[in-house]
Order: sequence, then C-alpha cells, then structure tokens
Amino acid sequence: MNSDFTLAIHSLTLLALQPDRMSTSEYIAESAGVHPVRIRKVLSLLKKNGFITSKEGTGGGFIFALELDQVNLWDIYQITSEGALQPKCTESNGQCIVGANMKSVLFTIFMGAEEHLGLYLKDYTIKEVVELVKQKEA
Amino acid sequence: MNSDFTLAIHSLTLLALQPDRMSTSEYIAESAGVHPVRIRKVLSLLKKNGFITSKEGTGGGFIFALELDQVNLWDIYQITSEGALQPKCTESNGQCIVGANMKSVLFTIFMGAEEHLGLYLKDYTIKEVVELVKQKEA
DNA sequence: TTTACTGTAATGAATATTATTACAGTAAGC
DNA sequence: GCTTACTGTAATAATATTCATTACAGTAAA
Repeated sequence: MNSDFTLAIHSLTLLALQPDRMSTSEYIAESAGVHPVRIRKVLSLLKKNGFITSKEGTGGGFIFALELDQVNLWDIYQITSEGALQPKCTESNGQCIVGANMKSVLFTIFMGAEEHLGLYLKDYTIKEVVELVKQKEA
Repeated sequence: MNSDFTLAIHSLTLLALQPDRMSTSEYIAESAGVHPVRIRKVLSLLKKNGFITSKEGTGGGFIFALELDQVNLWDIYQITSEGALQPKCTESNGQCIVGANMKSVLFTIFMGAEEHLGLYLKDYTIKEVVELVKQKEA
C-alpha cells in the first residue's frame, strides 16, 4: 500500500481544524512532510468524491465540504486504496492444481478480508480522528 | 506488503496435497512461478515456527508437520507479514498539532485494524484453502 | 497585469521487492 | 570415500513501485 490513505486522513484532519479558511497544498504538505504536488494529487481524489472543495487562484486552497462525522476511514480507504490488500500473485503454473487455482482462491479470500476491514474502518470518522489527535496533544 | 504471505499459503497448500513425500523448493517454485531461493526463504520462516519440517540432501525437501486444520491464515500472516498494514508515515512537522500526533493516532488505529483482520483470517485454515482449490478445479 | 494558487503530466530519484549467483552444509546411494 | 541432490543463507543484480521534482497551463484576486 502506498501512503495515499494516510495522507488523505492527515489532510482531512488538518482541514477539519481549519473550518473557516482555505488551506493551501503547501501548508498541508509542510504538516505532513511531503511534496505539495503529492498532496494535490491525493486531494483531487477527495474532491472528486465530494469530501472537500477547492479554489484556484490567490487566496485559494482546500476546505472541508461535509460535516466531520460524515466522512469515515472506510470511505477514504475505498477512494485511495481499494484493492490494496489484494495480493500480487505472479502468473503461476497452470499445469498444477494449486498453481492453476490459488490465484482465484486468494482473490476471494482477500476480497472478504477487505470487506471485513471495512466494518472496522467505518467506525472511525474524521470527527473521531480529530478527537484522538487532540487527546494525544493534551 | 510483499508476497511472502501468499507464497507461504501457496507452499503449504501444495505440501498439504503431498502428505506422504517431501517436496523440493524447485517443485514448489515451479508451481508458484517464482525462484526456488525465494521459496526456501519463506519456508524457513514456516519451519522456524513448526508448521513444516525439512530435510537436506538427496531425497530431501519440505513436508507438512501438523494437521491441515491446525494452521490458519492468521498464523501465517503473523509469521510472514505482521505490521504490513501499518502505514509508513514520513516524519512530519512536530510544530503542527496534526503533524505531531497523527503518526501515533494512525498507529493505534492500524493496530486495531490488524487485530480485526486477524479475526477474519483465523477462520481460514489450510484445510479450507485446500477445499477451495479443489472446488475451483472441479 | 501581476501574484498566488490549483491541476496534471512527465521525468528522475529513492526505495522496496524479487531474481540470481555463489557456496557451505547435509544426507543418500553407489 | 565420492558423487549427486538437496537445504540454508549471504551477497549482489535486476526490476517494480513509490515519491519528489520540474514544468507549465488554467484560474481568480488585488
């Protein structure tokens, strides 16, 4: 898994704490310790899905578009990383009963695993993540 | 995640179908479509944990050491890939409340996610995987 | 019309994964 | 004993993935 998922969470959490003004990709990038272009790429996904809005030009940036408890980590996972659990099987030997069928068996199992993970991630909304961050700070 | 996890499952499934004789790393490698040295590396982990035994020299190889329903996918995951879900956060900005605390918040959340995944994976033993492979074949 | 932004493509650097080579150690069978 | 067929493991090379960086077009405010 690449870090799009965690960068998205990081960005949204930051936006959640700046509800009244737009945050630039440079500002978010500095908080997350990555390059601004990378942030813009991740945030463009979130924008497509309606979690944030953006504005170009002077004074522009990104801002949260929903209530904090309307976005959960499963939503974000699906947008940024769906299928990441799926194992990358190299093409194996079709002559062998295991080689021929393992790929699809694993596919089925990992699909289930991802769904199951979804049940867990749905319980964390950005509101809760913000709370956790504040708790740590205190 | 690298593919140690799926290679381990593949290997054990193959061994499960050859209960009476030793299988060489070359044989397993051919079924899985990878290099024999890679198989030996993965299997050395499984051996350390008592799931298989091995024998060097002529006629040697690997063989299952337990009953098929005594090994589940969570066992295998822990051996080969524990912590793989854990996000790789780059060092972020400690001046920022989010940058300073996000890493440990995510760590906590992903620890929980992995435990939760464990509950799902525990339900699949090698016995069941073998059954699934046979079903696909039929 | 300049300045400060987003949006996105293209390319290069860094990192992670995998293959390959090499060789020491072990056991079977002649 | 010697050869053959294996495991075990380290070291290095090849490849794939991830990420940073550059470049530049588009937009809006002042």
